[in-house]
Amino acid sequence: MLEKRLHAKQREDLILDILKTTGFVTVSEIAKRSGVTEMTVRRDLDQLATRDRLIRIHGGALHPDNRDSSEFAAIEPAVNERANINLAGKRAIAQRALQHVAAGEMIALDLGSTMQTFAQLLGDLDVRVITCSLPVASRLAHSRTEVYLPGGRIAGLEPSVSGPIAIEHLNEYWIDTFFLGCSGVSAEGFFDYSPEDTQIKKALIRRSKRKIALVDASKFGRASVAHIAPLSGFDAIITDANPGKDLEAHLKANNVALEIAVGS
Amino acid sequence: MLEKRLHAKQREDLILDILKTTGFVTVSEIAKRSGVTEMTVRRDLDQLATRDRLIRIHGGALHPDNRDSSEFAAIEPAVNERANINLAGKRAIAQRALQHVAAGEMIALDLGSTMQTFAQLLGDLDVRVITCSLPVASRLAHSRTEVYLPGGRIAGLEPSVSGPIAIEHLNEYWIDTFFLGCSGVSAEGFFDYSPEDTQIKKALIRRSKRKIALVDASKFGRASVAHIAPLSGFDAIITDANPGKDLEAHLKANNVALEIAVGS
DNA sequence: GCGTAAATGTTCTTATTTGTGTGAATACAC
DNA sequence: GTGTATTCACACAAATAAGAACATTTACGC
Repeated sequence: MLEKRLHAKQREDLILDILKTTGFVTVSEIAKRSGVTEMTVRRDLDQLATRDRLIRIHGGALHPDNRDSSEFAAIEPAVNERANINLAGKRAIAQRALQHVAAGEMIALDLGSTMQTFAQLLGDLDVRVITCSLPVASRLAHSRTEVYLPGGRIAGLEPSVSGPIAIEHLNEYWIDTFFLGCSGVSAEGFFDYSPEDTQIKKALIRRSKRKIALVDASKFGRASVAHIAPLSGFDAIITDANPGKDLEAHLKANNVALEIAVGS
Repeated sequence: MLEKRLHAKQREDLILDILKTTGFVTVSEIAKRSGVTEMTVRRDLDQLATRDRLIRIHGGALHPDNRDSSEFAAIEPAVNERANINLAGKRAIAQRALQHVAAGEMIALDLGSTMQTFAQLLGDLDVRVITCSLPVASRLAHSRTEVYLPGGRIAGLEPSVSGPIAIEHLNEYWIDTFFLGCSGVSAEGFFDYSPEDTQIKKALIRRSKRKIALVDASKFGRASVAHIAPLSGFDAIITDANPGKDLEAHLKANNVALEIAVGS
C-alpha cells in the first residue's frame, strides 16, 4: 500500500490520530496504512496499551474514553466534542463508502466530521480527491492521494473554500463520485444549515457523475434551513441505522439505493 | 537528490526545518537530501540532541515537543504547535511586520511557522489575506480578516497549495504587500529548500507591489538548495538579530531596509 | 604551495526492530 | 453446545540502524 514503511513513532501517531477521530482502529488497517506486518502493529498496540493510550481489544483498539461509558459519563459528560458524537456510526459509514471508490478515480469530499473520518480511511488509495474543506485536505496532504482545492474565500465553521470564485474553479474538474454530507434528510431531499455551503454542494453535484450521501441516522426526517438537492439524482445513501418506512419508500421511489453500514 | 554536499550548518537548518513542519525526520532522508553519509547525519542528530533541539529515536529524530506525550496526553490532548523553536524571535518579527499592514490592504502570507505566528497576530485587522498555506488560512478563518486561497494541488511538508493551477489563479489577485518566508539569505538573495515552493513565491513576488522578508537570524548566510529571488526588489527584511556587516552592506547596496525587531 | 585540525567516510560489530511460521486462543454463526 | 474463520502470541530469522575505531578528505591557516 505504501511504498515507504512508517517508523515506530509515526505509526504511534497514526494510531492515536485515527483513534481520536474515529474512536476505533483495526490491526489490519494500521498494518496496511503503515506498511508493516500485523505482528508489528500488535506490538505497537500492546505498547500503547501499557501506557493507557488505548484499550486493546480483539482485532484492534479503542479510544480510552470508550472505556466504559456508564461509569464516566456521569462524572465527565462533555468530554466528547461534537465531532466525536456517534464515532462508531460515522466510521462504519465511511468504511462502507470506501467500497464506492475505485483506483484512479477523481472523487469529491464534502465538509464535516464524517468526511474527515472518510478522508482518514481513504488514506493511501490511488485516487485523486477534490475538497473544499481545509481539515479534509490537510489530513490527506501527506498521503498517497493527490489532493486538490478550489481557490476562493475561506469561511464557515469548519474552515473551507466557498463563494463564487470557488464555484467557478470547480467547473475545471470532472468528478467521478461526490460524497455529500448534510444536516438533514427528508422526503424533500437533503438539507444543510448554511446557505453559503449549499452553493458549493450544488456545484459539486453538477460536476459529478455519481452522487452518494453519507448521513448518520440522527439526521433522518430533519428538514433544516437550506435545501441542497432533491433525493432524485442521488445514487445512494449510506447510513448507520434504518431510516424508517416512510423515508425508505421515498428513496425507493426516487431510485436511491439505501446502504446501512454496520460497525466492524 | 543533491549534487553538492551541504555543510554542517546547512544540514542543521534542514533538519530543524523539516522537524518544525513534520515533527519527524529520518536519518536516511537527511543523508539523501544533504548528500552526506548516514554516519554524519547521526553525528548531527546526536549533536542537536545534546542541545535539546530534538529527540533522538531509532532511525531518526522527533521534534522536542513530541517528547513522550504519555503523561500529558490525557490532560493536553491536542498539541499541534510544533513550531516553538525561537518562538520569541518569531513573535518579535511578526509583531514588527504588523506595522507594515494598513487597513483595507490585500496582503499575501507565505508558508512557515513565522507566517503562522504572523497570521495569529494579524487576527482582527481589517485586511484581506491571500495565502497558499492551509495552516495559515485555518488560523485566520474565524477572524475578522477575509482569507483567500488559490486553487490547486495540495503538497509539501506544510500542507499548501502549489503547482501550475495555483500560479495561474494567483494572477487574479492584486497584492499590496507580500511577506516572504525562506530558509536562507545571502548576498545572492533568498533561498528555500523546496524548488516547488519557490515557483509560488516567485509568482507572489510578481503580483505584489511591496515585498518584505521575515527572516530569523539563524538563516543569514545560508544559501540552500533553491534560489527564490535576489535581494534587489525587496523593500525590507525584518529579523531578530544583526545579520553581520557583510550582508548588511549588500542590503544597503540593494536598497533593502533592515529592521531588527526586539522582543517585547 | 604545505601542514594541521576538523569534518566526513569506511568497515566491522553489536543492538534494535521487524517479519515469518507455528499452534493456541478468541469471536461468531448456527 | 460444535465448527469455522480470525486473531493472537511465541520463538526464531531477517532486516535495519547504531556505534566504535580507524582511514580519508576537506577547509583554512600560514
